Amino acid sequence: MALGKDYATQDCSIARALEIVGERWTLLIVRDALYGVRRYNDFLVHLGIPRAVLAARLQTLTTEGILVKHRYQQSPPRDEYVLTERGTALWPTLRSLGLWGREHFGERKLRVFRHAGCGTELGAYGECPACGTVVPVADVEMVPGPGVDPHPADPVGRALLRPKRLLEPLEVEPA
Amino acid sequence: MALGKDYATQDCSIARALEIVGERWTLLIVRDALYGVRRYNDFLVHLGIPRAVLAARLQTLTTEGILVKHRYQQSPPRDEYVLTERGTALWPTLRSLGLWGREHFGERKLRVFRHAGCGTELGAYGECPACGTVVPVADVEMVPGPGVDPHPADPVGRALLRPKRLLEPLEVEPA
DNA sequence: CTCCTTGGTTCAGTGAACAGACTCACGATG
DNA sequence: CATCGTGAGTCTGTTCACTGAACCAAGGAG
Repeated sequence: MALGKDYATQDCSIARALEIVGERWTLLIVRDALYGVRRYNDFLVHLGIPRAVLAARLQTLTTEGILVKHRYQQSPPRDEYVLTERGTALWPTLRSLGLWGREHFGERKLRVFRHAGCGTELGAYGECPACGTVVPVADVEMVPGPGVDPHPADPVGRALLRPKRLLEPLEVEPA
Repeated sequence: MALGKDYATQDCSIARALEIVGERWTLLIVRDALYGVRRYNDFLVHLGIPRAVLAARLQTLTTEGILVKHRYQQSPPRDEYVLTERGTALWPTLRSLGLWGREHFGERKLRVFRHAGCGTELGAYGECPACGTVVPVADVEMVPGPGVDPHPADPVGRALLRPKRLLEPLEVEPA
């Protein structure tokens, strides 16, 4: 959000958190990272974010320890941005935010999250109603819901139509 | 966040939610409302937010059905802003965001949330570990934690030092 | 050598946030 | 009656961040 300066006076964990992930686009980048997006260009086309802002956000998220930059190819040098444990810890927040958005403002169910292996749809707090346990992020399977656009314009959106686990790297076919 | 325009292309409940509560200050206003703050001036002194921004946010939150403006006194006319059910439904999100902030960036525990009557501290998902149920927002008791500033500069901060239930109107002593 | 891809940086324009002064309605005070 | 104080805003000039478009660099591909 613009600047975090003023929140510093707040003496509150929520304000502290918002200083870091409260800026525009930041939580959407974390969401995409949870969905398996890792590369600069994939964030770019999927979010439609200005390049300068994306570069700034990736920089901030990296210095805050939410993403790590990892070179996955030497020549030409290519880096990918991967969530740390601190980053994946935002899953419950994003989950409840998304649930709130759909319940109160969205008509259609766009994505369904299930307990991989068990197949049961997750409850409101990310728990598996069948197993009675909180499902680790890596064991959450994401499948498209009935309301999703079946033909997204961007290749990242198309890649996300295939069922996959959270955090698992996304395979984007070249245009 | 600046404008919600661009998020509209996102086809995602999280983006939808952020269009509404993702702007700077908005979630802090909702947090204060959960804590029992209801009046324009109390939001103002507690948040240190520019007056024009506060007026704009209250307006937005009201038209989005998250707050309702309620006249509690005819002469002089005085209104208060009270959370709707849609607003209180943001509690799990704020709870997990605050937990994330404290675990990863805050050293001290500033506020403790307990199941009123039972006295047990809430778990990560707002449930009562003793009773095994999710605690309704109105049954959450907030008490100051060990790390809180014992002498806040503003009267609202001082009023929040007294244990109270969420949503219960805050009694601010006049300066 | 020239073009293309990836991952950026730079730049000017615009809109939002900021601090502080001003307004307005009403009640209380002298 | 004139003045002061308070709650709830609006107005104004400045600063700052977001935006879109252009530019840059390193390493293949043809």
